[in-house]
Amino acid sequence: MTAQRRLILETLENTSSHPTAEQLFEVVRKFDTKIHLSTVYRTLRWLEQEGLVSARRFDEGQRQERFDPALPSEHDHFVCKSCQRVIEFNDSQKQAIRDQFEIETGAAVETISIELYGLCADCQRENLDLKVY
Amino acid sequence: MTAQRRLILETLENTSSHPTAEQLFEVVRKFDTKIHLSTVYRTLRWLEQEGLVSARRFDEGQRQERFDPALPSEHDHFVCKSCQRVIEFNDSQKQAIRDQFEIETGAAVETISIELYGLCADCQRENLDLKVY
DNA sequence: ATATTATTGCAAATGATTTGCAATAAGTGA
DNA sequence: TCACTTATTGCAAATCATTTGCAATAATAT
Repeated sequence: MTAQRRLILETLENTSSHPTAEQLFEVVRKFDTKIHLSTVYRTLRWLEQEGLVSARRFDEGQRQERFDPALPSEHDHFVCKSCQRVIEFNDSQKQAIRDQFEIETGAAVETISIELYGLCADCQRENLDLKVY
Repeated sequence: MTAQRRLILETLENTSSHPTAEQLFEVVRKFDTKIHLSTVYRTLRWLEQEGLVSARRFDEGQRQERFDPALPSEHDHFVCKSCQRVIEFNDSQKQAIRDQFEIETGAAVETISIELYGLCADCQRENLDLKVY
């Protein structure tokens, strides 16, 4: 465990919104001016292998991967199209979806991911405000 | 509508498995030896804007986008981790998932995507065969 | 403290996708 | 049908996200 790794992991843990490697880099470089983007990537990949971080690529707009401290269990994501924030939730019907698909097709499902896209409550309000003036 | 565009669209329509731009390119170049990969990309983007094609980036392994003739309605995907094949299906509980999330958070959900990852029936059999001898 | 091993910073490589531009092909009106 | 305006192509080079090789540096074990 080096200072850089500690810094990156801590920063990620204190960041609520599934940052990209670059966003994370912009934050950590404030504390360690010499740190390099490739160190951020390398550390994230390492944390991923250790099971401490998970990387995902959402389907709207940006093509960068987004990183997030891995939760113990599978969970679902809502991505706001306007502010890009991610809200995690846990849908209770996942098991049923999986079972039904397995029965119908004979496949063996290993993971299931539900992603919602739209406007979060805040951005909806904001859009409204903009229209009002 | 040029010959190239027609060829690309037709090929995509006759392709069952959500090809990447490059895979599509490998097929179309057999019929038009001069065609360039950038034409494939440009045509796919154009078709996408016209609503005839949809592009998605799945979460396992490959980082390329995969293209598929747009179906009229939202549908769900199973991606086989071994052969990369995509099986489309339509889960009936999507509306319920969306409603529940909207009520809980106040967000306005626009799209919802369910993705399953695992081994398709064929690849499961194949894995078994390999283990047996 | 020194030797061994792992990690960093940097630059350059890679892979996917996009873009500028001159050459070519489509579509249009006389 | 022919000249003309506009759109599309092929190609090369640019861009963007991510990875890698390598020499310098920092950690860890002896």
